[in-house]
Amino acid sequence: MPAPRRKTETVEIETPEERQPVSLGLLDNLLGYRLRRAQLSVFQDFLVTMKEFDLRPAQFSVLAIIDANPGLKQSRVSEALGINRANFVALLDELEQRKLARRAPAPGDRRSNALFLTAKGEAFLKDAYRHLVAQHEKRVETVLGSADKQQLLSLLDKLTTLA
Amino acid sequence: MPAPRRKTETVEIETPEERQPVSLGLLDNLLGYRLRRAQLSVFQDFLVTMKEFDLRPAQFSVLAIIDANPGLKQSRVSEALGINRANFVALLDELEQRKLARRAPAPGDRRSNALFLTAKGEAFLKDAYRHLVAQHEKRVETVLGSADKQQLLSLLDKLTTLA
DNA sequence: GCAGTATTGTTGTCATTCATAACAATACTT
DNA sequence: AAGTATTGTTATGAATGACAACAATACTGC
Repeated sequence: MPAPRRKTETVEIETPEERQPVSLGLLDNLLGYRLRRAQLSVFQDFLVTMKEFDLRPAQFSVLAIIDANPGLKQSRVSEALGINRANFVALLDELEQRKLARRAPAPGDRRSNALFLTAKGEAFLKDAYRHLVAQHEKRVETVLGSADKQQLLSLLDKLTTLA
Repeated sequence: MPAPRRKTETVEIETPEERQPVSLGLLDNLLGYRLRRAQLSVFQDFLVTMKEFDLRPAQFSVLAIIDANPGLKQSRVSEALGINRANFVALLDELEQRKLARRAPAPGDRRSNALFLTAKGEAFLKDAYRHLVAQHEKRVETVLGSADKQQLLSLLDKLTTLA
């Protein structure tokens, strides 16, 4: 009698196609691949957490930059985030329509817009961030531990200097 | 006399708009943001390195998975990479047109394709990987150090279990 | 063996993201 | 004043990703 594969006596029917784990092969040692998978997981969790705020990562980042640098010119904000200025327009349009941010004339340069959060935008960002920390970052720290998170952040920064 | 900012006596004209560093604000503590920036940098470097091979990250990953799991069914390959099967078709079509991979009838299931690399595909992948390690991964290890890279890989794996 | 259901590869379609070119208004340089 | 650069914007196209539908095939329960 062959040794049963499970604890119980009843024979569980194995899926006919042995679902053997797929080997990653060369990918296993490629940092970029592992980095991408991790990033997708984190963004996915971010999305779920921010669903009730209807806020995507890029939108959050714009609000955060404006909040930390009020009056910064539109081109500087997009540049800081690595978003090209053409694509930044629609992004900002939506935030303005939602009354979270506003374009103001930039003092001394009539080409430029100085960006600010509205009062609503500031409150909204604060709420979103609180919720993010309470849920999303909390989950991150659950799997990582807080010392590891700091370690990870520092390693990631070194990579960002690559390109 | 104010202390000169540069070594030379000649006063370099500062850009009139003080290019003060932009504060990241709330983003500074958000893992997802830092992760994304790092991932973009690494992918950018990957792209440059693989330009002469005309190979994008997704294409490389498909070749690597097939190489490590020859005969694996098409749906398993796309599933392993998190690419939905509809979008996987065109991706594989191109690799097949370039004679790097091929679809074969799967034994015992006339619906499925079993995927293999061609001899050309195997040689191509080996070359691409060699080049990648010599240039791309070398640069990565230059900024990271090899112990840090292993540490980073392990931290990233923990994150991937998030979603 | 048969009826209903699930899976596989594929096509088509749509939304999102990203890069590029062009343009008008304005600023800067000389 | 003339030429050049920058800013915000529009338009456009490539690449990516998600979804529904379909035909062929496989599986399940009876």
